[in-house]
Amino acid sequence: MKYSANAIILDDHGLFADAFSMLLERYKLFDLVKSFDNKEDFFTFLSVFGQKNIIIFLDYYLGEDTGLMLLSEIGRMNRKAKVIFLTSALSPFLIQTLYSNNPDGILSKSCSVETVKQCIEDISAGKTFVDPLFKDLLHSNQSLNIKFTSREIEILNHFANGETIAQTAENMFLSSHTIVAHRRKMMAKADCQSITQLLTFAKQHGLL
Amino acid sequence: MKYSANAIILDDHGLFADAFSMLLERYKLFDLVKSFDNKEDFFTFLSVFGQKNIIIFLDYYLGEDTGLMLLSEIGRMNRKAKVIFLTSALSPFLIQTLYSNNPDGILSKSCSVETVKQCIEDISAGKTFVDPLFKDLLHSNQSLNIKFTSREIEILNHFANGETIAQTAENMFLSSHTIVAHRRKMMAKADCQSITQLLTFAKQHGLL
DNA sequence: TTTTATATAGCAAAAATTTGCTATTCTAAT
DNA sequence: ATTAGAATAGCAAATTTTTGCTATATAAAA
Repeated sequence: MKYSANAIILDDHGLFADAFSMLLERYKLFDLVKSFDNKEDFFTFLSVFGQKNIIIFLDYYLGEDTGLMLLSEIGRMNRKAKVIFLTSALSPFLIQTLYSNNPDGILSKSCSVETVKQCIEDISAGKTFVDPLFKDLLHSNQSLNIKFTSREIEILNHFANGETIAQTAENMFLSSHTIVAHRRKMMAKADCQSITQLLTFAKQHGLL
Repeated sequence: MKYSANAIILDDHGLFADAFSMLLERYKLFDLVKSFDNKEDFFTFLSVFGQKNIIIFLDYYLGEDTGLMLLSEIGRMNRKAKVIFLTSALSPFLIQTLYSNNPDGILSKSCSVETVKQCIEDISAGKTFVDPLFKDLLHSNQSLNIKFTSREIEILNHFANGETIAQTAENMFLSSHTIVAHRRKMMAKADCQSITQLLTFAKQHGLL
């Protein structure tokens, strides 16, 4: 089935962009398929292309930028453009964040070709699409209950830079007991038994 | 031009694996192209396939594992297998580490189709191939004069998953002394005073 | 206004890490 | 054949982290 729309892919991994565009072409899902590995060329094309029907496959991690940062500018350029986020991360925090910004679709890079087809079909019909892989994450009760305070995040960053408790205390002009207290609070919230686990947790949830 | 060899792709992003295998097929570069998104299926296939000519496209980031960690096992299974690392990171240290573990090729995921072809051609002729994008990095003065072994990387991954020394020792069926030794070796190489620093170092240099 | 959450600080014991040593086995390279 | 590097393992001491407690001041929220 072919949809009377055009597809644009933006992914900083040129090889993925090329390969994925080949896949879309192979299944004849669009009138036109264009791929870009940098936002400059992407936006140039978008501005020239005008107000046509477009489905944009937008990678989340784009080196310097994130796909999320480009969403509003895309909207300004083409009111009718549909945007599908592509990401490989399975973090509830990230998915929740993406979801709350109301894209037309969210696809995992680990998804099957069938899922891609379903996604395109749904979006062409005016619906939104969330990869089944992500649906569980969105409705998981674990995803929302935790939040860190700004002070905690600040201290977390010192640890991420390799500082010990004593060093962080010195650098922040605080007692090491205070650092220990904050650290233990975060570890309790995130259910971690070590600073190593906490840092991994933070990285996985996009906090670092 | 078709090479009398078979290609296997291992990438935890199934979509990339599928798309890339389609690209290889499209250009008729191999007799057979197989793609996998998990190491279990990959190794099962490899063991059944026997001692034939194989070129393996191996993603570095594989979720739980890294491609580097699988290198020795691949060698045990098929002496004749050629391995090409695929990575998107531009970290000199990562490339240096990959290079020092003697793969047959290193390709950037941002490379062009032409580069892929050139790589396959060189490797089929018994040469090794390094993506031009990476050659500069290897000879750049900013590249560190250190490298991690595949065993070290494996152990590093356990720490990144939040395991303690004792837990890693148990999971790897090793003495905790051995883990401590590897850990200390990495910390010495990377000039780190704690596992936190080491993990940060590893992340900054694209190893994790 | 009372409660709740946050930031701060402390003590002491238990657990884990880090460091300074040595040493054996195996493999790859010269 | 020898050397060099890598993986393995050990001990002991010094240091750091983690945990189980308590406690106060302040700010925000109900």
